[in-house]
Amino acid sequence: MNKTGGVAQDQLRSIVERIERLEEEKAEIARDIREVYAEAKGNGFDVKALRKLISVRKIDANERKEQEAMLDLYMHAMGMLDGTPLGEYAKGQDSQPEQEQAAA
Amino acid sequence: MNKTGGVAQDQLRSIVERIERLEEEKAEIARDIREVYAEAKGNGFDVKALRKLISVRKIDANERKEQEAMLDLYMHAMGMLDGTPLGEYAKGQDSQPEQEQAAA
Amino acid sequence: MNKTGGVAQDQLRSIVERIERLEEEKAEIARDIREVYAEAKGNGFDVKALRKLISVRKIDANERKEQEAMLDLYMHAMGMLDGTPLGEYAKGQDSQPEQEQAAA
Amino acid sequence: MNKTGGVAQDQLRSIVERIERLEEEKAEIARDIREVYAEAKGNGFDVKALRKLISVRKIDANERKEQEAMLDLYMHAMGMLDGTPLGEYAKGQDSQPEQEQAAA
DNA sequence: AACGTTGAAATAGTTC
DNA sequence: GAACTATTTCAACGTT
Repeated sequence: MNKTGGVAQDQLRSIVERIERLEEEKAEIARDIREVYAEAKGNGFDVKALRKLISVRKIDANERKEQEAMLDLYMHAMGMLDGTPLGEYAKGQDSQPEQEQAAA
Repeated sequence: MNKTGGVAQDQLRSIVERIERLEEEKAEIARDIREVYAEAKGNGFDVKALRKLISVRKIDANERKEQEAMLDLYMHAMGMLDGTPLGEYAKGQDSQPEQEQAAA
Repeated sequence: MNKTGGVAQDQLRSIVERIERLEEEKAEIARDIREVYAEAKGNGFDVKALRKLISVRKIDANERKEQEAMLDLYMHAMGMLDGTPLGEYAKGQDSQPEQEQAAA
Repeated sequence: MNKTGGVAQDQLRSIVERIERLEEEKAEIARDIREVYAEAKGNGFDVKALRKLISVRKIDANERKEQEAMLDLYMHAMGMLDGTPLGEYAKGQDSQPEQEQAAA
């Protein structure tokens, strides 16, 4: 059975208050971030490039394990075949998945 | 146009650090919020409804009225409504509630 | 455990091709849908309300009733509702949507 | 002013019908895709790996120009500095041990 | 069948 | 106000 049968009212209020408080804090921080960007812009920095830089760094940080897990699975998918030149197929389809990515 | 000189390096470093620190804080809070929802769920609350409740509280009464009036209008036009529906709710929403009765 | 022999290669190729073809079709349709919305917007319709209308029509009456009853309950518990709200709508909605068109 | 003042009713119906028709088609295709996966599974393929393979191919296809644009911007961001060893900073910084969720 | 996980869709916010 | 990006929401999937 679901809550708010009567007693749970206080619980609900508590939940709502906590969440709204946290969201308020989050919004403040978002404001702070915007201010930093604005200040940077005032100092002559290219905000768009700055945002990209930050996002690239974030991805670079998170992506490593992602990539590794992905590669594992990818190899696994290839391994579903015996040992045939299927890798060729996967690789040679539309372009070369040979990493030419100039990793930062 | 762009910054020149060694100072720019320090400035950039500072900007990046500040932003990443703030984003880290923001992510923490987001995690906290998710935890509150999870806890609420564990206590039998309907998370989806909870989210909707929070969002309803966030938008102010006027906007809400407009949004619901528009939906109401469209539903009428589609013949999905016979009498009056949401419209009632939207219209009766101006004053602050202090006493409720009847209903479910 | 896994497929063995050259056949697996052809099978995999076939699977991949079929899926990618289907996903391409799906993407096309998604594009079409977006276009319809864009056109509607160009004709003065409120896209957000339109989307909500579509989604309301999609979920069946029972579910809708439950969802709105739950929200109603929470709103009551939070003292956000005085008289009657969405509940009315939900209650008066028993039959399938798709019937009468006159009415109103 | 927004639509559905009276005349627009037919327009609205037309829009809704078109969208719902397209969404129905989309849903059908999604069903087809699921069937292909199910069939593949029946033939001994690892569905999860298969999904990953498909997604990798999709990304590999789309990402090239993305990556290039990104790299441009990244270099641009770096170029905000004269020619200093800031690249070093950006590069040598990525070892931030902030991991959530361990991958399976 | 509930749970968390993941990927896609939608909304909100930002920039030009 | 249109396009792009980021955040948030929602639905599907395997897992237990």
